[in-house]
Amino acid sequence: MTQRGAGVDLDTSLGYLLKEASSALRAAMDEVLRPLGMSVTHYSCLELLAQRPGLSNSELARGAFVTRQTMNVLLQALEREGQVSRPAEASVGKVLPARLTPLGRRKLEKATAAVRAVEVRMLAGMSEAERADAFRILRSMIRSLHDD
Amino acid sequence: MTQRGAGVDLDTSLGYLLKEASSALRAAMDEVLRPLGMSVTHYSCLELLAQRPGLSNSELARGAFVTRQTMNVLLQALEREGQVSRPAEASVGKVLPARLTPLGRRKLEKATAAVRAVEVRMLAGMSEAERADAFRILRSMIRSLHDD
DNA sequence: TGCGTCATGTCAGTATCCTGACATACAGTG
DNA sequence: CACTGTATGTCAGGATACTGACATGACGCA
Repeated sequence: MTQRGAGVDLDTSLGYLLKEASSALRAAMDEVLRPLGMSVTHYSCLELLAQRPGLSNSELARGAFVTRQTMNVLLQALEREGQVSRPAEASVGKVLPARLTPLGRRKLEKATAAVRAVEVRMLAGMSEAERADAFRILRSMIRSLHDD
Repeated sequence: MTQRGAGVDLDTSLGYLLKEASSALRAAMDEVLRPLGMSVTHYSCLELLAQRPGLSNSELARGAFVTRQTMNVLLQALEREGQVSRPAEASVGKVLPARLTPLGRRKLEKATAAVRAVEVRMLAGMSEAERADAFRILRSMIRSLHDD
């Protein structure tokens, strides 16, 4: 029985716990990325481009869980700094495929190592079975939230 | 063996999945709270005060996973709108215990129902055992991330 | 061919949250 | 008592991400 009839008990709410875990992860990533002059979204963008070269602005936005407007200003900054390159005009439609430059790849290398250390720390003390459970459970939550 | 030696494979990364789940939850909450004129942090603040009356600004900030500066401007706005009340001066130290006003309680009621519906939807299709697993696993991640 | 729908890139304005900084209050220690 | 460390409330400025809006190109369909 919960504390009150209509309440969302914070101490037992999985939603609250999910937010707490996400907040802790974001803080930990911020901490290691800041010395490298990168934000979490900045890193996400570079990592996405490393694994799937040629992604468009909108696709990157969806992959980093921000709006395409937000990703656009970030991409423009990264282009200006020479970490990312995009063709001047689209070969088909309006889609501009983005790619990492050598500079972008170098910046990503250090960031990836730092971020991976954070993920390893987060998973410390969890068995292989628990990690598999976590994967399945999170996937289930995401799917359930996405259908209205 | 992972895709590349030093890579963080997005398709299998629990950190990435955690971010995706959190993003989906936040979006779903935003969607139901917006018609009520509330943000997620706004709701969190009211819910915290309902369950633990007399919480201070700093305590509310920690509970809502924002900085105390952010919570402070929110509290000032909520005070101005008459949803929350704080004493003019502290009885001890600088701590100002906050409380919900009747108006705040009414605003919270509708929001709680909406948010609970989202959480129910998120948990749809999960067994009781899976929910217990999720709780334990998320707690483990949080604990691991918090010790440097 | 023309039309409606959808996705995209981009600009502008706004909301939200953060870091930095300061003054203050309490607790522990010498 | 004075000193140090820690926690609080608050102000100011800047970073980040959002909503709203527009023009454009691709696609399906009549």
